[in-house]
Amino acid sequence: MPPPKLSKLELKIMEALWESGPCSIREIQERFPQRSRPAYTTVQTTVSRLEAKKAVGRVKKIGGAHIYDALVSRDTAQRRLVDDFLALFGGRAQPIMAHFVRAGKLTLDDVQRVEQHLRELAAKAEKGSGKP
Amino acid sequence: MPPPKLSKLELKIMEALWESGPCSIREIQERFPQRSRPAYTTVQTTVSRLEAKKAVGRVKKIGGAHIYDALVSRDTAQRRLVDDFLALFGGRAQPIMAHFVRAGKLTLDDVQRVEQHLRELAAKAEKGSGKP
DNA sequence: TCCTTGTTACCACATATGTAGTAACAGTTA
DNA sequence: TAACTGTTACTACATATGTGGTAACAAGGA
Repeated sequence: MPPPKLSKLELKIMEALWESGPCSIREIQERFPQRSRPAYTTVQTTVSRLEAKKAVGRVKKIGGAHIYDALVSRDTAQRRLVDDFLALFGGRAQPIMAHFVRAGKLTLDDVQRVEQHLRELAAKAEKGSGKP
Repeated sequence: MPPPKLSKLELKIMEALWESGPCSIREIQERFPQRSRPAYTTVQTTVSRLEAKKAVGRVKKIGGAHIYDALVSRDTAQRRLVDDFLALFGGRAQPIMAHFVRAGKLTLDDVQRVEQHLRELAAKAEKGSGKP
């Protein structure tokens, strides 16, 4: 049961559920900016597909409407996305970072935060692997 | 003429051209590891699609075979990939980095290299915007 | 209870992609 | 030149995805 592969539209729908918690189809639909709001049935179809993938589930029924909720966390879904993406680059993140920089998506601040995080992990690992 | 969107298989084929330069269909096919080598015609079909996307072009003909070459650079293609991917994360690279770290794909060394790069860019920008 | 309205269930369809078969043809070689 | 062999040019087909229509149904109000 590895996290399912989600398409772009599916991700947007998951995003709605991650942000707002359990929702009906209509609620999900209405979370799309009016500009690019898919038809009610489009959301319906896509949610059904997410259901088939076990990415969402029906948690209850209010009136005649089913209420859905995410079954996979944002973190889990993103992990899958990132792993697949990394595979496209032969598993090496370095070139990807370079593109982030080029695109101005990484500030010195961002990088330093990551660096700090890495140092902490290293320290923790050090302690964990204590050589008695 | 924004860089075309390339699929996974299309990317693998581009990779062959980027690495080896002009190739015939057969040469491209033989660059796939025997394990996962698509049929000759599969490569053929995919190259035709790449041609339609203007991602590759015929540069000459040797014997009866056409020789193809990449029309978009690896850098350009990757840029498109990265941009699309970033969009999935709302354009924010930070959460992606976090996943890279979790996946053990970013070492302290990698990060420091990026940091260094950023500092250099900053310095250059400083000089460029010299206030006379 | 009957009608109105929102939902659900299904169906349909176009595009992208991975995958591959087949017929026809061009080059090479005996 | 006639047979062989490798290529091309087309076609086919399954799956994933985006997109949306339609019919039937259920819940609540008049």
